[in-house]
Amino acid sequence: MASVEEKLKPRGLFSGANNLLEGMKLLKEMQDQNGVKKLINSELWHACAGPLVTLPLVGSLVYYFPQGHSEQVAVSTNRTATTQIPNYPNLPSQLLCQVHNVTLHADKETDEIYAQMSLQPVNSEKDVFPIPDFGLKPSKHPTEFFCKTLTASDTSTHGGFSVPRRAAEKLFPQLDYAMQPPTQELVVRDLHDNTWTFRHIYRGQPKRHLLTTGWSMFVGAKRLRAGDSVLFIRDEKSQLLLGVRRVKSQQTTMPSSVLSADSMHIGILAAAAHAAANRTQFSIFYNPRACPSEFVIPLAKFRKSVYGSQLSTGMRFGMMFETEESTKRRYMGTITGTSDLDPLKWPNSKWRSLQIEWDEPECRDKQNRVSPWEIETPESPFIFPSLTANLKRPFHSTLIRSSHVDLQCPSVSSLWSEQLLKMLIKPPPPNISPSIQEVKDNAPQKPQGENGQPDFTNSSISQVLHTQQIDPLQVEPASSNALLHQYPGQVDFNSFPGVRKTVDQEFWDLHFNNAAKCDLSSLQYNSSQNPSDIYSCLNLDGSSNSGSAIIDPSVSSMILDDFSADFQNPSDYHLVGNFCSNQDVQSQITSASLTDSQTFSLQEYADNSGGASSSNVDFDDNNLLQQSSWQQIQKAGSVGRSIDVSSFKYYDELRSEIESMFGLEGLLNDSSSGWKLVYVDFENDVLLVGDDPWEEFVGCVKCIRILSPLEVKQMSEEGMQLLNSAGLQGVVTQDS
Amino acid sequence: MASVEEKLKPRGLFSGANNLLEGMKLLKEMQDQNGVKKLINSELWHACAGPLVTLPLVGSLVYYFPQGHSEQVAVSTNRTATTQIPNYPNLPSQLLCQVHNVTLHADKETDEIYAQMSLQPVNSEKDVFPIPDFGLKPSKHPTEFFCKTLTASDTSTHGGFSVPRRAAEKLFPQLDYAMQPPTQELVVRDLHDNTWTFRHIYRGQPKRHLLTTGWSMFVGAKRLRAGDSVLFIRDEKSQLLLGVRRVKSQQTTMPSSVLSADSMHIGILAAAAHAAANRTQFSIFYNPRACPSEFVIPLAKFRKSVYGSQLSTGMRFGMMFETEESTKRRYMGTITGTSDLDPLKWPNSKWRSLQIEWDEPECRDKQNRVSPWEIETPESPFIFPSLTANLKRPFHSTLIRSSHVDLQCPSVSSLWSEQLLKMLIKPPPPNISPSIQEVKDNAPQKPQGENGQPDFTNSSISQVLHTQQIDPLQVEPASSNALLHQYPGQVDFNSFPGVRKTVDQEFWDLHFNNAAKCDLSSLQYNSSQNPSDIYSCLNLDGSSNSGSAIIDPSVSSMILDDFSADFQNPSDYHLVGNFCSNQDVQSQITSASLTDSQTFSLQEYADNSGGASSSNVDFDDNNLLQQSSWQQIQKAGSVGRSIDVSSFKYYDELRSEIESMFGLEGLLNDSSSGWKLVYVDFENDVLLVGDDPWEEFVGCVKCIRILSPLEVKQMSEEGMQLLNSAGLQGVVTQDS
DNA sequence: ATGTGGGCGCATCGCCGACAA
DNA sequence: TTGTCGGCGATGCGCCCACAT
Repeated sequence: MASVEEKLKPRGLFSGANNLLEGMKLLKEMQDQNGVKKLINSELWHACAGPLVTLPLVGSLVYYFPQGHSEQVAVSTNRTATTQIPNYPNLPSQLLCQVHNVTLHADKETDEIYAQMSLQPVNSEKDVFPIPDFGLKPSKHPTEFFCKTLTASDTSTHGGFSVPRRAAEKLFPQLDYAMQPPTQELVVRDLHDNTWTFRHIYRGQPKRHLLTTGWSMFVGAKRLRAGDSVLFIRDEKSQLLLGVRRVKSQQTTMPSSVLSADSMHIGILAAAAHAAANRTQFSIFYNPRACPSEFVIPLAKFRKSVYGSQLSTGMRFGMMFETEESTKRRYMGTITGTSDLDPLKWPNSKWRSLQIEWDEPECRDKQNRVSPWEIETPESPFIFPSLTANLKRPFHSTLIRSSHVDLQCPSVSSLWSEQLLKMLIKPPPPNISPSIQEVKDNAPQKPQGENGQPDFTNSSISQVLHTQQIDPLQVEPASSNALLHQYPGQVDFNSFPGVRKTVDQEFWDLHFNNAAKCDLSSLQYNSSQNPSDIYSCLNLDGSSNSGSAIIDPSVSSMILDDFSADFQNPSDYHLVGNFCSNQDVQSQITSASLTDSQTFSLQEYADNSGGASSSNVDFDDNNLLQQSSWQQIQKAGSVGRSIDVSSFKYYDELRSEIESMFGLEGLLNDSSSGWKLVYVDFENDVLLVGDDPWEEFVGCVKCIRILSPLEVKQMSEEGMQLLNSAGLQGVVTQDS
Repeated sequence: MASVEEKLKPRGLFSGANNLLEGMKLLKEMQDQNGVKKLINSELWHACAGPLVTLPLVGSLVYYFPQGHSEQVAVSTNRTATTQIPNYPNLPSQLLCQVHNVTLHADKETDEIYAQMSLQPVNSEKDVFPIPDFGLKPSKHPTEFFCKTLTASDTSTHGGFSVPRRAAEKLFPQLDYAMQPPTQELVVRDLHDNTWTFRHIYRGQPKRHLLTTGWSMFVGAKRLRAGDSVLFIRDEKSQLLLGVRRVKSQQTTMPSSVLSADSMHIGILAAAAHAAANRTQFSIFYNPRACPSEFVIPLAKFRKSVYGSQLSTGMRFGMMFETEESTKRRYMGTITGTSDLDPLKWPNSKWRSLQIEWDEPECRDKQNRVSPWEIETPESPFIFPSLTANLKRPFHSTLIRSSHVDLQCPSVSSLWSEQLLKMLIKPPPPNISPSIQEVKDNAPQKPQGENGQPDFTNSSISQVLHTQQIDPLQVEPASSNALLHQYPGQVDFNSFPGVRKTVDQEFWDLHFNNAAKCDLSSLQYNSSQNPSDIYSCLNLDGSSNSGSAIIDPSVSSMILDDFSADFQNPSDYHLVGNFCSNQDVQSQITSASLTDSQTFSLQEYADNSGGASSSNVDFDDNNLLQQSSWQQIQKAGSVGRSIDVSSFKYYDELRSEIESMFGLEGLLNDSSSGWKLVYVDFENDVLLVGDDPWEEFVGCVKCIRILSPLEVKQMSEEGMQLLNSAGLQGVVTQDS
């Protein structure tokens, strides 16, 4: 794992410097600002930024939202944009850009973290410019850290700092408890690479960890008040680092005495408009903790949310927020409408296009409008990146993923969305579609309302399809059932406690308990064929979570989220539910031992998977969301893999690599073998690999799927033509 | 004296707020920012800003210079604008604006002062919009203040603050010296209206004034370091106030984490361009102590410098700078060229159009380009505003001002500028123009080179006109000589030491001593009729200053500059010189007692003037330069007065007021009396008061002059027609 | 497990005149 | 006239524990 920090490169801002003098000025400024190559520690920066913040990768494609940028300025200046702001008709509400530079910063006065990004508008994805220096690392959130909100005692001059026990034991070097009292000196560095030394002592009755000498000086220098937070992390080199977060009320940034708020709002729009017109870079600051919402959105994340699912009024959703303890928590709500936030200046903008209502009354302080990519819906859950970039993810493909012929890329909503359904105009051939009923029949019916609550374990998918006016009996792909039974032994939940927890119980519970809140009259699809249909939209993923467990709150949610990011295919969940629905799943899982989950090596299970062995290609779930040039490769019953298609010269080279990845040597480059490669492009069309000019293929491939001769044979019954036009097999619309 | 501070009005920024919610937000913000109507004390603000800073008045006309604004941003961000900045071809380099709002601010963290101005672009001077709320006061610099740079002892934790003796005696309440030791408690307020209490004690051996208890807390709270300055003032209500100035090196403002420097530069340009295109207000911040040069220039000041004098290569000039003790000092230099600072983006801009060279090598840190209005030249000296707004100025009109029929407003350069001369196309009637030679003949010739220096006392005006290729014999107005002798007794310099000092000796000395530096070959006008002409441009005001005195450096320059601001009419200087040229003026004046000059009440002399008595209308020499809606009224031989024309309903009301002002009851409203009122509009046309619609008159009147029947008779000989077309009487061009 | 407060030693703040400069 | 220093008191920082939650 290449541990390369964000590099400080000559800024795009100054690439146009027209003389040597300016260049030298720049050099001096950089030294002034950063000292001699004083780079900000990326892990520490991300620790300060919080678990929800992920920066785009250099070279990747993003959408830049001027409205969002303007919001950040509004928050920083306490001034919203006025009507004095001119229109920039040539500036779209979302500007496709390539990220040219990302630098991390921290305010020298307040330690407030922020990032500078250089963005270059591009015409299309094919317009991307290869960024030469690519050894950059994606956002890495620290594994070992703690964050404490300072008490009055912590900040008073009367004493030191009371260290939470777990934090001291997890982060600080082991104390020599033989000493009386046990004492050591801690040397800690802050964002500016200043070193602070604290006396760490374990004393008192009862015994406790304290920071004494040195602490008050730190509090004074950073001007900390009760309510501010201090966070410690241990980086890869086991060095202790610390950061500061101010209490929100103290973040009331004074109005800048440099520029009026209006001029600032105009400035960001004019700068973006000018850059868009000239295809030149422009530079922005992103202030994660001040900014209401991210306004630089990775292309894939945007696409997934906007094209990958159909958001409609009445739909339930979840959204992640940071807790006071710097962990994530999901809040639930209902979409109450879709409309332009600013119909005059930004018509048809996706920015905060969703009007929502939160379930909990204490959410009043939260925005009542969100953007599609901010939320999780039944159709595109778990879009948030994981805290744990370390964990490999291949294995659960083996366990759960897609055992039917799923031609969709996992990064796109894997529930068949209305959009895709509309594409299916042909009736299905009668000889395929072994129905979902088969699966149902294999699972013993769980009586409804064992604890007074209805059970949707088995009926959910069919109900979804009912809701969308589709015959559920026509839905389930042909091969799913067969493949399901192909690896039955691996779907043993008791042996995978970590996996079991990945299905988010909280999501499920909230979802369920708030079902009554759904405004039925606003449902877009209203084809109630039976009374239970009222839940079909509410608990769309109820079945998905039927294998979920109650989570031990003391267990870090990091790992859980890492897993959940891959639970994207509801049919997977269905299978899980299928296996477990005859038991009290929750109690069963809750009782499983979780103690070892944090050191649980997932990689070893991958080696048991159906063909592929471990490889030296690193996976990072950030790729999934942020990078358009890495493609997923799937094979039924095998570990999913990722590959950078653009690194190959031509099809044969690509095929050879895939062959070796999946142990299919000689099969893919031999057309007589019967194996086929198909791919999904950005328009969700399914195409045969090799048909298109290589460059075009590289530019539009989203994911690749390996089809065995058997799968090809099954598909051939409706022909590749249907595949091409529908993108899915065996899913049809009911004539409505 | 109406003591009304700058009022906080609903900001122009928000005048376009489109709903109630925004309005309430605004209200909250204002409270947040300013507390409950916590207005910043204007005197204190100006004390912090320094003696050179004068803010434009609400309602007045100014030129806004985007380049200058950009410079301020560059300084604040440490980033100059890059080539990425787009061009705004429709944004002129100087934008004529009306000032709609001026609010004073101070940074809550650093106490750094700044001002916000709302500017509205206007098409022409006639486009001005009467600002309703008009009880505003011009910039008032405090009379009683001192400023001390803090020493290491002052800021150490070891002791208190050593108060300079003069400061303590001048500002602080009188100590009871009977006490042992003399002690009192001082309660002082800062810019944010916080109160600080200090123990003021007079002790030690030798005795000295100290601030002890309370001081260290103040130093800590304001984070003062040695090198920073603290200033105390006593305001009108005898309350003590204090302010803070940071040492320049500490002013390195961090790069804003809100907006990139480029976006800021773009923002100011785009905001101004948009406002200019739509004639809407825009809002700017002006940071006097960070800003390299003012970029909002009163129209009159601009005109005076640009049209009122011909600046050319080789010309000597002076320019005011603030000293470390917060006083003014003039530095001398030579104009070395005229060119565009940025020929590509801002062609033909007056901003820093002058390339200059400073006399003193230690001026290297000073700009090597300046704008015309920043400098004093022989043709337009003393453009800087005074520190002493308290001093009344009427009397010197009596003493010195304009005893000929001068129809020019004093706010315009009173030396007949080339521009105006060009307007005079008709040859003069032979029966007027009693020549300047008459004046000369009345003055005994002073032999040249008494101390090795040439004497220009008498020849200066004629030489000026020679230089401009005009026959000096045709220049002097008819009535000047007669009026000169009307009040001979008042022109007694020995009885007016304060007056004598107003002509700046330093300027004169430096000017003279550096004459050899002048590049004669670059002189624009080269009509040398005799060898002494080489000095005619260099020492143009040599004669003007022939009545000048060597200034006691210990005397504050405030008063001097107040006076000097009115020495605008070279014929005045000429008269002065005329009276004194038969003596060694310098030695004579130097020997005059200056000790009482600071408490010298000028008002009492005004009561002796030839007709008008004192009035309750306040004069402020700032009006002279900055105000377009206050108008000067002049009458030959009387004290000049100011009046707000817009406060009257119609001509008769205005005439009545002027009558009572000048003791002319019944004469002006009676057309048969023979008295006339004429006025000069913003285009320097001279018109009869009453001809125009009242509103139009109010919108364009610049100054008013009362003509006696005698003067009217004299004028009638060439007719009002000539007056209208020329704007000056009896001044003609030689056919060139 | 950890926030707060009393006790108390001692470091530093802060008031004083004595010197210069 | 006023900046700095040695002197010395008294304030309050900061380390310790006992509680309480």
